[in-house]
Amino acid sequence: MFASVIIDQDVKALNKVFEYLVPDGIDVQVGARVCVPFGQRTLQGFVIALKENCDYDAAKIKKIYGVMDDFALIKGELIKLMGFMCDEFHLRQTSVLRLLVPSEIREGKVKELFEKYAVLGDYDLQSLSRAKKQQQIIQKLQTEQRMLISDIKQQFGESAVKALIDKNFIVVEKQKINRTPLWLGRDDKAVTLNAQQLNAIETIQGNKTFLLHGVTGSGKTEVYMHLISRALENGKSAIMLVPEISLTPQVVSLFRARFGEKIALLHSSLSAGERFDEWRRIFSGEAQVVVGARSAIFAPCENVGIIIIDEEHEQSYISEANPRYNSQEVAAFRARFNGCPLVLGSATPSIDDYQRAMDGEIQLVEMPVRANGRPLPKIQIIDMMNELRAGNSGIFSTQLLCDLAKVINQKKQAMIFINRRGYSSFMMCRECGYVAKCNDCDVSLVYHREDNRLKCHYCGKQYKVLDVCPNCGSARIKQGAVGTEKIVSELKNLFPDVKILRMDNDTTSKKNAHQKLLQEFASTKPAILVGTQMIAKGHDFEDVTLVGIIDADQSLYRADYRSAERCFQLITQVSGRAGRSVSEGKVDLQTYSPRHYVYKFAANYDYKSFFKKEANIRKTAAFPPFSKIIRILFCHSDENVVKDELKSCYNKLLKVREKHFDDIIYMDAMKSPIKRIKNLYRYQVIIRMRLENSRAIENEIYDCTLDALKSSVFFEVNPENMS
DNA sequence: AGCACGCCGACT
DNA sequence: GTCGGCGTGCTC
Repeated sequence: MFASVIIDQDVKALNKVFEYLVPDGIDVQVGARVCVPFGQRTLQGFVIALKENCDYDAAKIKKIYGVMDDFALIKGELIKLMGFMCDEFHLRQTSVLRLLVPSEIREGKVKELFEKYAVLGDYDLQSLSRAKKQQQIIQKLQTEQRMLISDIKQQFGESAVKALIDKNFIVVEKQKINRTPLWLGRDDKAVTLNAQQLNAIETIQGNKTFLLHGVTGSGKTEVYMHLISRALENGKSAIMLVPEISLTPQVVSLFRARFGEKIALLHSSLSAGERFDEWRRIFSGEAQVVVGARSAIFAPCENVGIIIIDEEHEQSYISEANPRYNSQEVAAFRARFNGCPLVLGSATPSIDDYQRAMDGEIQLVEMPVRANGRPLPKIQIIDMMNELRAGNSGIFSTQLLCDLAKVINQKKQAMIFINRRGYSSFMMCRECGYVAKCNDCDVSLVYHREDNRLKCHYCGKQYKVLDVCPNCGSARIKQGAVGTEKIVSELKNLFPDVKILRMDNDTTSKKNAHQKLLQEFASTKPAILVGTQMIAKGHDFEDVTLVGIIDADQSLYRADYRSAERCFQLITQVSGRAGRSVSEGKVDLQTYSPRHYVYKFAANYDYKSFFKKEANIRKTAAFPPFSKIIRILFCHSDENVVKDELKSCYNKLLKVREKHFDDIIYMDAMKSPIKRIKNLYRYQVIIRMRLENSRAIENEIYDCTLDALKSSVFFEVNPENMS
């Protein structure tokens, strides 16, 4: 018997299969970890296949030293998934392997946690006449039956316990403890489903992909929970993906209340022990419902009965760092494999997926009505050019200030949304135009007043604040566009008696800071919460009656074909925070381009018209989903190395373009918009092509990148972010 | 990744 | 003469 083994070392050169002889007497399963001789070393590997014959020179083949698990750590479905992902996303097998098996399990460093209990053994109380402490312990155990060893040690001292254990008078029982991530209890309210929810649940069946388009507050979560319950009733498991940012205790506790111990949670901020235990609980089948962020799609569940991706339009489902993958495609693979439905839920579906629904590729399920029957908050578009003409050059429009005052008067709450953290986006010298930039990155520094530093938002490096221009010595320094900090300080001036909270990356970096902030906000009235995207996600505050969107335009005018889509999604989502319950809500949307179609449609919550317009534009201009964009990014610390490697790649690409002249619409090599990050120079090739034959052409393009050995190469299809 | 092999400079 | 620099190539 021979085994095909992948060596557990994530490097280009080892991205192949090595064959080993399985000696008699060693029982190896496909998917098990094995210990193998490799060159002069002994390494860990994973068996991905077993076979009777080997393709390698039989004289040179080596024997497996032994197995590390006598079961398949990677189950059959996930082994198949590995192959799929390697092809689909141009990944190394070892990179995928690291996604499938968390490092805690792979490296074997984290152990199961046990609690030790003492119970009585064969004891002889007489013999302890001189050992008072030991006697007391025995007596206590006679009444208590079972006690934590650590407690006994604390009460009676370590040596007495040790003596009793040595004599077998007490016996140690180990009990496995699951390190479960923070749960908050909550009562599970019985919910009566409305007609559109029932319809959705009825429709979502079979091995198909569904796009569940439901307005904010339409009760999608309840539909998800019913679908999961149904899977469980059929003896199957369920996976639900949620954007990392919305995995708040509120959301988790809701599911916990419904599914109890059956839930396992997987996300990036689990501790090593928690991740280890949750993974094991899923692996063993003890937990059948997995709720988690992007990487939870690799959960080792078997017999999956439903996969749900909530807020499917979120870009966080596409991994930005290596290994780059799209969890929606992974989910589609798993759904296909398990023959179960895949549900993509959103209030603002991605143009891509809605188009797929229009094409009949996936099935559209609509939930157009809010479950509580209340109207969506009214969105008022505020023309900031008018404000300027009227002499108001401040951040806030008269309307927004007036509405804020009203909210405060009524002891309600408001949220102010601005998608930029820090105080101001850059500092520029008015005399010579000098802008403070990061030494390691080609970006301007952001002023953070709270710690009076200039920070680089790309590498995190911090600098002293400029009092005078280092270039010309002028003290006339101008500040750039406003961020969350500045909004807060202005609001504090305007409303000195009102609680003003800030929520962004800087205020939520500590563990539980996020939750504390939200609790503080929830319990203060009146109050204003200022924040970035973070405030837009999934929390319901009953008394938020006003949402202000400060600079809506900034997400609109970016050199990105998706900017209109993002802007629409953002407005809809942020607006959804207002008027969640009895109080009527209002949204003040400040913009310098009030007549832009995005605002027109967003203000009316008219997704369909927005989609039609946007799809039309993309079709005319041949942008995705009506074409495919490939971006190849080269990074290296030596600018000449990147340039050289890019050039030789580009020369090969020229031949590909010649061959597929009719299919490739555009191709060019250039500096990346951010030329340098963390001291790595960045050059890129952008290619846009028609969809016909695109898969084959993509592979040809990919092959052109393989000879660039020095630079790190990032190959992206329809990139979310072009910087 | 690591480790061996291999081919050229400065040293006990 | 050889000790050791790190470029290249291989690992079933």
